[in-house]
Amino acid sequence: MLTNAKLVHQPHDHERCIKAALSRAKDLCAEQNVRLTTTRELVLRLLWQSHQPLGAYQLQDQLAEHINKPVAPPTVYRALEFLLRLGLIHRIPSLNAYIGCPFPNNEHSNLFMICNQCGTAAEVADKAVNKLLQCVSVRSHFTLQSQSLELFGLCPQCSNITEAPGYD
Amino acid sequence: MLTNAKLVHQPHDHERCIKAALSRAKDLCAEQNVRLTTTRELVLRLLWQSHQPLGAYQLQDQLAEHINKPVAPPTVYRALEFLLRLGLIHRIPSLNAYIGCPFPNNEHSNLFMICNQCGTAAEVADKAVNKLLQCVSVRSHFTLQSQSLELFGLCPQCSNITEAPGYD
DNA sequence: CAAACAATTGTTATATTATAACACTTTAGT
DNA sequence: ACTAAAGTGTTATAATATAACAATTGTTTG
Repeated sequence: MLTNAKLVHQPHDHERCIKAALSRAKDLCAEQNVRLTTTRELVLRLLWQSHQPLGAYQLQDQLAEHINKPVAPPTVYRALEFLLRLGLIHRIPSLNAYIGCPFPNNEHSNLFMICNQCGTAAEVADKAVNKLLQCVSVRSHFTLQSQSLELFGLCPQCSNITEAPGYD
Repeated sequence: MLTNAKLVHQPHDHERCIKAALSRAKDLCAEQNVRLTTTRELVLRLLWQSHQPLGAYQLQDQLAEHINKPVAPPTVYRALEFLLRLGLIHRIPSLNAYIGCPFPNNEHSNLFMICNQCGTAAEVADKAVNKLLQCVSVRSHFTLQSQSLELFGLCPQCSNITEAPGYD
């Protein structure tokens, strides 16, 4: 099971997450011979500033602040489109929000565990899940092409707080 | 595996689907002592007119036609909210669309197989899937509360058409 | 039956998310 | 430097969803 869950749900050196993501992005862009322009890189960086998915208009605000001039929606959406195409980020449909992908270019589950409390989203790539879904599809004579799996609940931290006994 | 896939992806007596859905809805409402008003019933009926998920504004149009007077969005959204609360319908986030639930009140996967070609969506409830996802959650110390699983691809019919050899 | 309360619906306005269309600018290759 | 392609700016608008409050209907109870 490939996952960033441990990392996401614990205090950690987040600078490393950001650096790693940018480094992966640069490699991928070089490899594919496409350009990671300033805006695109900034959007990716913003998406990696936390492990919470961000909406396009949150990104718009933050982007505008960073470059110190107004930014129009298409600018944001174009950057998002580019990053999505490369698999560097995901869109989480039920949140209308976007998040950095911790292991791009990895045949994977596209499975998120989203905390209802704190909003963090960890990604999981699990072969068993993929296999089972493929199996379910085959049984239904359905040709599986892509998937979007969202689990909602409480992350480890928020679970502990919620379940902790005796605060009275 | 509980599923309406076979039905959805084949010609069938669709009147039975509608009748069964309405009957289930009435029972459930009686049981829960809530009112299946005209609007709510109509929206449910519209959602069962096909096995394709419908958007709120498609529903608005169809509803307006049926009752022969304009309908405002809140009317539609309220009916949808009611039906969602009772578990009689689902929202499919990646499509911003709604669809009737073939087995409400059933602890189930909330798993859809959505055809990229014809747009039909079949629901599947599979214990193995649920168990595995629960297991993945536990391994990540994540307290699973709900889920939304969307598989995209080609339904049996559209698969056949696409793969059919020798139309030349 | 009528008053009182709760649930539902109507209505208007507006928030939020996303895209279309076209002009302009930058970049890479020649 | 010239050109074609890729990227960005700008304006407008589409599509989805909700807030707020008034009006109505349904239910209960005195």
